[in-house]
Amino acid sequence: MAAQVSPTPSLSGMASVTLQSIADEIGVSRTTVSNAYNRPDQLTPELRQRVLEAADRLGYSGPNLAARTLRTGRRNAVGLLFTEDLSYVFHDPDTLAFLSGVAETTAGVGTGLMLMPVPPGLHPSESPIPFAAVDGYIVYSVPSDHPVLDLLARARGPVVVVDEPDDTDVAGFVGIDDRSGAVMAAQHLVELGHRQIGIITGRLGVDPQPGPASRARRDSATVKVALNRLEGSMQPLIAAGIDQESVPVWEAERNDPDAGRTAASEMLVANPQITALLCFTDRIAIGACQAARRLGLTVPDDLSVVGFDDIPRATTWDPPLTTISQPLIDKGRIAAQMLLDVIDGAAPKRTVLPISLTVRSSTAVPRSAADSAN
Amino acid sequence: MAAQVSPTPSLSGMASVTLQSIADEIGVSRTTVSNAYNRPDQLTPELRQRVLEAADRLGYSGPNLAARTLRTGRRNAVGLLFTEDLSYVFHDPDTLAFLSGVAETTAGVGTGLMLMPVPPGLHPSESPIPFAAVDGYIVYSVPSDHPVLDLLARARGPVVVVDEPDDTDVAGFVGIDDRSGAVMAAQHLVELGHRQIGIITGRLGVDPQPGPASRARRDSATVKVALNRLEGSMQPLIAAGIDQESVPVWEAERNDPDAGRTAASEMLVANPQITALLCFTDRIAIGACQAARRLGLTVPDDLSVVGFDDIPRATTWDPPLTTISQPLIDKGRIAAQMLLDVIDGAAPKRTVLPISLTVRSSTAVPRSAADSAN
DNA sequence: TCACCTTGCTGAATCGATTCAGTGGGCCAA
DNA sequence: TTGGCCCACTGAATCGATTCAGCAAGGTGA
Repeated sequence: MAAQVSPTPSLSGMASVTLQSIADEIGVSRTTVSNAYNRPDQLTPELRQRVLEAADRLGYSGPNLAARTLRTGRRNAVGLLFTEDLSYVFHDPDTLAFLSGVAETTAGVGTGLMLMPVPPGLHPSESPIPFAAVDGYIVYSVPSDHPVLDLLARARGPVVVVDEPDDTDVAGFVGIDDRSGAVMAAQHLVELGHRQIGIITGRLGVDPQPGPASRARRDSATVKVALNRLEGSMQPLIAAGIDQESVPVWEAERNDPDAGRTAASEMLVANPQITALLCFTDRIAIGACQAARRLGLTVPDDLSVVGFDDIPRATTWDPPLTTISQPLIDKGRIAAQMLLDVIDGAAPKRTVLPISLTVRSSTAVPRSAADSAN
Repeated sequence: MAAQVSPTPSLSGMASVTLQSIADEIGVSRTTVSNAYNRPDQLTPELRQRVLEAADRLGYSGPNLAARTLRTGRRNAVGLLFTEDLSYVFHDPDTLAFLSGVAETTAGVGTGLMLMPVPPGLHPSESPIPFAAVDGYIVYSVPSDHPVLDLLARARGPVVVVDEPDDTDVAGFVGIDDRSGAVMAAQHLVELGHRQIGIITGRLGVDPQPGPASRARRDSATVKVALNRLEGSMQPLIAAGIDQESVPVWEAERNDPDAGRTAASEMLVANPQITALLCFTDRIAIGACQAARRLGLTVPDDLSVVGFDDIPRATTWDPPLTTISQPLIDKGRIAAQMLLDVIDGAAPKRTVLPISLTVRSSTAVPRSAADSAN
C-alpha cells in the first residue's frame, strides 16, 4: 500500500539535469556532451569549455553512474570478501592493516569498496550479498573448503586471492611464503638452544577444534596458511634432531589473545618441560604471554615466545615480541592494485611478499643453557 | 589506443541472460518475470515457480543492478564519510566499533557500504569521491567548518550525522550528551576529593594546536564534541569552588596514546600540583597513564585518570580505566538504520544515546586526603 | 442477464548514458 | 577541378530493468 512514487527521483519537482538538457542548452548533440567528459580529444577545446560551463550552470554533477554502468558494464566498485565475523574483522590488527591498504588504493582512484562479510553460521547463498554490484573481488584468507567459494565461481568478475585459497585459476594471488617464515621462527629458537618447543596454531579448518591437534586433524586441515607454517616449523626442529612426534601442537579456537591464552595454558600444564612457544599469530602469542604470567613464568627467562605477523601491538607489548614481520598494509595495497589492473585487462599475476625475522625481547636462551653458561 | 571493446561484457561470446530471455524461454512477458522477483503477489505461485526455475536453469543471477538503479533511482548503497586519515580510522577503537555496527546493519539488508575517506590535506573537491554512487550519507564526526560539508550539501540524498556537526537541517542525528558525560566524570573526581584537576582534550579544530589551550583557542574551537565536554567538565569544578581560570587545559595533537602522553607530560611538569587528569578520550587517557608512569607517578595513588568512551582496551588496561561508557557499536547500528529508514521515506529523527560513568581502578581519593584519613 | 469488479498478465514508454557508423565541410595533392 | 582524407560533430541503437495503463477472463450481486 506504499504510495506510488514517480520513477524520477526528482527533488522538489525540478527536472533532473542530463546530458540531453545540457546539449539542448547550447545547441549540440548529446554525444558531444558525452565526449566532453569522456573523450576530450574528440572536440575543440572551446566547445568543450562551453559544454562544461553549461553543465556547471545547470548544476550537473557528471554523467549518471547507473546509466554509465548499464551501458559500459563497468561498476567501478570492488568487493572485499571475508568469512570472519564482522566483530572479529574490526578487531583483528592484521585484517585492519590489510583493509586500510585496500581502502587507500581504491579510494585513490575513486573506486568503491564494498565490504562483503559472509556470516559464519549462515549458508552464503542465504546472505544478501550483492554479488552483482562489483567488477571484481578480493578474497581475504578464506579456507579452501568454504561454501562461499562456489558462489564466487559463478559470479562474474575476476578474483584476487589473499593468503588463501592458493588456487591457480584465479586472476591474482597475494601472499607470503608462510613456510619459510615458520622456518625462520623455528630456526631462531633452535639456535638459541631450545629443544623443548611447543607450537600453537590458529584454526585448522572452517570449524575450529580447540586443543591438541592430532595427526588426523592436521591431515584433514583446510587452512593452508596454518598447514604451511606447521610444515615450516618442523623443518629446523627435525634438523636439530628433535622427534617430530614429540612436539606438542595445539589448535587455538580463534585468532585472539583469549583463545591463545587458553591453548597455551593447557599446553604448558600438560607439558611443563617446554621452554619455548612458537605461535602462528601475534595475537595468540600475546595470549600465550598472559598464560605464562598466570602460571608464574617470566617471558623470556622461563619461556620464550615467538609470534607471527608483526602487528602494531607486537612492538608495544611487554616484552616486545620476537616475530615474523610481514608488510600487512602493502598486502592490501598490492591486492587492490592487482585487482584494478586485472579489471583493466592486465594479465593474471602472483605476488609473494617478503618477510623477515624481527628479534625483540620475548625470546632468549633457555634458562638451563643460561645457567650452565654462568 | 585501447582496443575497442564490445559494449556487452559477455564472457566467451555467450549472450547474457536478461529478463527478456527468461520471458522468451517460458513464453510470458518481460513484465511478468520482473514481477516474479519484485511483486510476487502479482502472479500465481505456480507461474512464479516456473519463472524462477527457468531463471535458475539459464544461470540468471537476479535483475541487473545497474538497470534497476537507472530505472528506480535507488542505488542500494550508502556512504560513510569521514575526514580522518584512513590509517587513523583503522586503528581507532571508537571508529572501528562504530564501523562494525554500521557494516553489520547495512550488510544485513544487502545494502552496500562505501567508505568515503576525505584525505586531511587535499581539498575534498579534488578527491575522487563518487558522491553520486549512494542513496545517502553517514557523516562521522566531522568538524562543522570542514569544507567537505559544502560539497555534501550539494549532493543529493539524505545525510545522517553522527556526533558532529549537530546541525538541524539534516535527515538524522545520532550522538550522546557529551556535556552531561563530562559532568559525571568531573563530578566523580570532585566527590573523591580532588581539587587540582587538569583537563586534556582532543583536537579543538580541523587543524590541531597542541599544547595549553588558551581562552582564545577555546572560543574559536569548531569541534563541538570537545567543546561540550569542556563546558560539562567545568560545571562541577565551579560548583566545588574551583576557579575556572586556574584549571589547566591541554589540547592533544591527535586522539591517540602518543599525543596523550605528550600532552600529559607537559601538563604535569608545568603543574606538579595536579592530582587528577580528566581526559576526553580513553586513548588520550592511556597516554596520560604512560606519562605518569614515566614521571614516577603511580595511577591512581599519585594521580587519578578518567577517560571517555569506554573502548575495549579501557577494561584490559593496567589499571583498568574509570571512564564514561557510550554504546559505540549501537551508535553505528542506529545511525545506519536511521539512514536506511529515511531513504525509505521515514521522517527525520534525532537520537541521543545513553551514557554512564563506569568506575574502575584508575581513580582514587587523592593522596593528601588518603593520608589525612589514615 | 447485465453491469461491475477483481485477478493475472501484457505492451510500451522510460530511466541516462555510451558507442559507432555516418555526414558535411574544409583542405590538400594531383 | 576533382578525388580523397581528415576533422568535428550528429543520429540512432542499445544497455536491462521497472512501471503503469490496459485488457481479457472469470466471478459477484442485483
